[in-house]
Amino acid sequence: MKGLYYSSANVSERQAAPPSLAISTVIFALRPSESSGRPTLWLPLVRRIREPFKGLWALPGGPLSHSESLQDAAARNLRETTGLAPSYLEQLYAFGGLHRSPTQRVVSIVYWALVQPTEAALADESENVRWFRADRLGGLAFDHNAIVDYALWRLRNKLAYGSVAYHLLGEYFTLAQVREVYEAVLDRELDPANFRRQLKATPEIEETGEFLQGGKHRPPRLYRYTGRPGLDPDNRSTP
Amino acid sequence: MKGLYYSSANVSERQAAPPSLAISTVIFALRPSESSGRPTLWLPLVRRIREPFKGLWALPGGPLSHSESLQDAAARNLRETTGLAPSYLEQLYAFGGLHRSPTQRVVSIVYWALVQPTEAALADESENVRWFRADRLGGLAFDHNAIVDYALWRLRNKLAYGSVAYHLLGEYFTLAQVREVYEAVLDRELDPANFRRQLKATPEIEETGEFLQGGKHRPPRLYRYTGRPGLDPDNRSTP
DNA sequence: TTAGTTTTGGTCAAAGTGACTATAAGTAAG
DNA sequence: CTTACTTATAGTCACTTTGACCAAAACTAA
Repeated sequence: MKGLYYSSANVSERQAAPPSLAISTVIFALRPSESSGRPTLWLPLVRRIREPFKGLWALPGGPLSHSESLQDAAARNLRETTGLAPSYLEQLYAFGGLHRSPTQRVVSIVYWALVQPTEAALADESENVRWFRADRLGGLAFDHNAIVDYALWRLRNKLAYGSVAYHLLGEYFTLAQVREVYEAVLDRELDPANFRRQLKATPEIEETGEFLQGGKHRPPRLYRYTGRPGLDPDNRSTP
Repeated sequence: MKGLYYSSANVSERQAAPPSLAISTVIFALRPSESSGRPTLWLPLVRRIREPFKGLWALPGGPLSHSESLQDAAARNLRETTGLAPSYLEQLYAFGGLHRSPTQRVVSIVYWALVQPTEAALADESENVRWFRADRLGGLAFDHNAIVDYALWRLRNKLAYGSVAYHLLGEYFTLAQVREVYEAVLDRELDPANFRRQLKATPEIEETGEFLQGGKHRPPRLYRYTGRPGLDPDNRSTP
């Protein structure tokens, strides 16, 4: 793992140097809670190995390389820290407050990503990379707590719009699994019958002939999501 | 008007130099159409006075000064090009494609703003600053056409959410004026009675005792908007 | 066979929406 | 002064959506 933020060689040399530019990524995945066993939101953090905030946990990130787009840099963050490929990746916000870092002026363009649980299960973890429950983070480095809060807010909003929950699941899923995603993200219980009625009314959810076997009760039908991701400027040309 | 984009002294000297960082702003205001007289969306552009794209029109923008936040820089853009203060200012997106500028790698953090018509009427205009109808822009410099398109898309979306139309109007307004804003932005006609019913159901719109005098017909009641702006990361701490 | 659990389909009332009609209140023309 | 015209405002009605709830279907485990 390389240094998190680009540090220009000699800050004192050029007072009027432009703010340095970094890319960070908030990566969400679903994992079963240790206590209840129900799916909950987790995200990977990396430990700071240098000042400032040495030893604290922070979002994966790094400088923007000269030859990669913003989204490519975010995908590289993801791959380098967790070894995973995202099923969803979207720009979150550019954070540019004056005092985000005590040592230098840093503008961070932050992305947020969703990864599917099959992948998330075999994600890299090490001394300096660890997954945390999204609702039980400690105090993070920089303004990263506020960034995660905003990413959670955005996730909740996008969920209501309706195109994003499926990227936290595998290719095939039951309607009850989708409901569990909603319940985990929104943190409230939903009526199974009503929730199912709404999903069945959305044309992007396609009924398959398969059923999930091996459960303890009536085998639920498996569905598939056929909608395409959003309409970001970055994703607009992909039809 | 200073140069639009920060140009590092010697690009060839440092191939690995970080991409330069610029702030641009899409500024919307309502002006009566010359033809129909009904309000339409306009925005100010500045003429490029140097290469690349010399002579073409572009969004107001400039480098990010070391001592100002992103939002401050956007507000300064606005003040310097039009002399106006925004009634609404929000981050739009960070554009970082590799080939946005033919001469150097530029990452632009773009804001969008709304100004009230009373102010917009006395906006500065000059040889190098001119207002254009948002639906009749020519070919702009860089990727600025795509940026304006995305800003329009965002404006239309925020309109539906319901907190943003009033920032295009003065402090007092009639419900028909709000409807005209919606019709101008969404580009379709709305039923006056139904539209009025919905507005009267939103608690942020407060009925005043005043009426708009001087019209040709029955004087409409004036209303006032009492809601607070959004929940951007930048605006979150302001209660 | 029976109890227990989840899936799945349905009802019902309340709330919201779109199309439309009607009245109120002003100006402008004769 | 009266009438035509225009906009503001209120209300109706059918249709859809939503939340709360009930019940049958289909499987496992005892």
